[in-house]
Amino acid sequence: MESRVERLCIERGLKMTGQRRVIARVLSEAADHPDVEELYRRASALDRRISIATVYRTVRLLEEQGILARRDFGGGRARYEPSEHGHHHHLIDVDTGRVIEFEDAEHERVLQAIAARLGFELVSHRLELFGRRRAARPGQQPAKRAASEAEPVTSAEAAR
Amino acid sequence: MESRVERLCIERGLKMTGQRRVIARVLSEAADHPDVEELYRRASALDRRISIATVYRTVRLLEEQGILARRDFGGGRARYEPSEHGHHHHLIDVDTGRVIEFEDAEHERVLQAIAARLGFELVSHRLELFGRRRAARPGQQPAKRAASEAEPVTSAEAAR
DNA sequence: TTAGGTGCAAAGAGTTTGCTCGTAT
DNA sequence: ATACGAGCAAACTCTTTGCACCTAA
Repeated sequence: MESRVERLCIERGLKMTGQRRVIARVLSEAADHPDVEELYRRASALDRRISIATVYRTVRLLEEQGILARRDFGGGRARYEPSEHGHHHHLIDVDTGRVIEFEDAEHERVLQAIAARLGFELVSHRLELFGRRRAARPGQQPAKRAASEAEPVTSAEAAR
Repeated sequence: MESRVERLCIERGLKMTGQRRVIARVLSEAADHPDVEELYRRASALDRRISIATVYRTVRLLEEQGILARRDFGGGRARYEPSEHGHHHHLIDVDTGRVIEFEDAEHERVLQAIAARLGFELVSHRLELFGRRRAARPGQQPAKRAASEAEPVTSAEAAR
């Protein structure tokens, strides 16, 4: 079966190698925002003969083709998500590193207005919120870092 | 003469070496958002015996002290600006690379609301607009200053 | 005097690339 | 058959660090 991303590659006439197919599948199945190393890990699990250089080359290619969107949540590494995923922004939980997506029409309107006020036409924008889960009632512990596939963004910063 | 940033360093009890004084001065006089290499260039022009390692160490120190704010406008390099500069965001002119600063109270409010809606307390956020200067066509009134009491705190910067 | 800063070069982390071999079309 | 992709390691860019020496307080 053909993954969503693979289909897009074929539509654009890209040569589909075994490696590319695997990476396309990993991307199609990703519900998060993996970085290259994570993609490499997942792809390797499916097919050992994939090098990280190929992952780098593939994400770059897919980004150029508009199939993938590169994100930068700080921490120095680029992270990716399929771009037909729709317009949205990210809220990063500063305690767990988990990323929550959202969109907000009013916010978009405000940005348009701001750009206009400054004499510009808005081409694109980037918005990231960093937040902490609101401490609900006492007795409730701040969410543990779910064993889900939330990404370990935090562990990256050894800080100092 | 004591530069603004130097004064802040002294207030925090930092040892003021010659190099640090020069870097503090360069930062105080910067009206833009220089990266480390640019800071190094400017500092070297004032005093040749400064190494880029010292610039890196100094900006990190000042950032930890809350004196400097690190920005990431993409492109892989960190850029800096004094942090008592006030809360504001950046609009990057996609044609020239110039950075314009602005702030907007309504926008802040909207962000608070979004975070709250998702069950989070807003810790910080990052917003960058990418825009293109509007061809000012005579006769056409660019949308009246929508919600614009917060006067455009514009201040340009040299393109890269 | 001495805790801490500096220069230099080497090390790291993330990403790209030259070269040779392999394979989808 | 051949144009393009893959693997590997070296190269690159930005940033940090180990070490011997220096200096502000």
